Amino acid sequence: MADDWDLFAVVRSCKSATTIATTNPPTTAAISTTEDPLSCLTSLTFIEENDPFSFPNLLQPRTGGFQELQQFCVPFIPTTTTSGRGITDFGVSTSQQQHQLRPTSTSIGSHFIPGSTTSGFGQFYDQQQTQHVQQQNQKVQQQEIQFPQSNSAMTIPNTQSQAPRSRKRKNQQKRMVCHVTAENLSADLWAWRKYGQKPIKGSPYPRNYYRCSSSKGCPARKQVERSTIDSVIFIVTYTGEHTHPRPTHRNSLAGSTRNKLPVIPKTESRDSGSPSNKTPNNPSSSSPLSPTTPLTVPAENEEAAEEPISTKDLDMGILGDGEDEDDILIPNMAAAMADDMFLGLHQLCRSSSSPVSLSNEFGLTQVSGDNLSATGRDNSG
DNA sequence: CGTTTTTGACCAGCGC
DNA sequence: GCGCTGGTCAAAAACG
Repeated sequence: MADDWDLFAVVRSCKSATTIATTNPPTTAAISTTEDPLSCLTSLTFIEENDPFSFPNLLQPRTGGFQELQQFCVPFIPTTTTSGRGITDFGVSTSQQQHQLRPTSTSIGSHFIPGSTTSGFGQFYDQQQTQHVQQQNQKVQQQEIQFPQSNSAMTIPNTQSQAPRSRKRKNQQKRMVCHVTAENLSADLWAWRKYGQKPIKGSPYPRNYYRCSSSKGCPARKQVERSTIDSVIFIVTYTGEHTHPRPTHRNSLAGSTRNKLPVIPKTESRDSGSPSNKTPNNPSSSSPLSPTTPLTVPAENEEAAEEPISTKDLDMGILGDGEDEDDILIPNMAAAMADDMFLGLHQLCRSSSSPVSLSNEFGLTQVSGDNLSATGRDNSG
């Protein structure tokens, strides 16, 4: 079950969540403020460093959005959520990197909390300084400039996936990394189809690969993996961009199948879990989540285990109104997501009563490279 | 029937 | 050049 964690949410892609892009620090920065009440909101990771076009940076008070957000949430955010939800710190841009980061140091934050952008920030640290993280990642990060969804324009040929089989190494791809909670995994508006799963070295959890199923030629891809630091957190990496407008409706069957499986018996035999388990560290075998459970367990199950929430519930929770937004074509997903998110916040704020849920909903995290700003830019722009 | 998930195999980039 | 690792393909199975 450790594996599927992602799916239900991912595939289902529902409503928004992630989106708070603001600006980018000169270097990749992840800030964590576990202590900050807002930390529950999420962790933001910024990828990309040394970006020639890097924005001012989060530290600078240009972000109205975050602040607003913070204000919204503050009242609802019990300090408990921070720890309760387990949003700890990590903040690395690339998933792998995160695995390497140790949760122990909540202080050093790698987390970026939306609300705290201006004040709450504890410390930015250069990814480059996070040595292990860097390795090849450095390169990658440097290129992580474009946000798949961030572009206001839907059509962007960029990235690699254009070729029949472009397997450009990650460092050559532009990507956006988001840290989201299980609940928010489903916050993605697009329809994703899983096309692969692989164990990642250094991480007990496998990484799932998704591609946009809304449009056949869509190069947009998504990788989802669970944070080793905080199993509650999922690291979602977007690569490529959607070459089509946001789907009016999700595919009828999208994610509706396996996700509901209560249990998968055969998994036992399959315990090998991930496909090319060439790596010695077989996630399934060593999976901290559940040694007995194979990786193939439906994500929903796992999620359910952790968070008894249905995608629908999520939708409702986040947007408050359920699917409305889907009916609208929104070229810019980021923007859409932002809207949704805020919408949800408002709703929550009004009716709400469950701060925790709020925090959960907000547990999303966001990151991005240059473009991340895209969201921010778009808004600001 | 159409779509998604699962998963072994293949391919390519990267480090040594 | 070799081995490792990550990313993708594609066939089979599963589900509504």
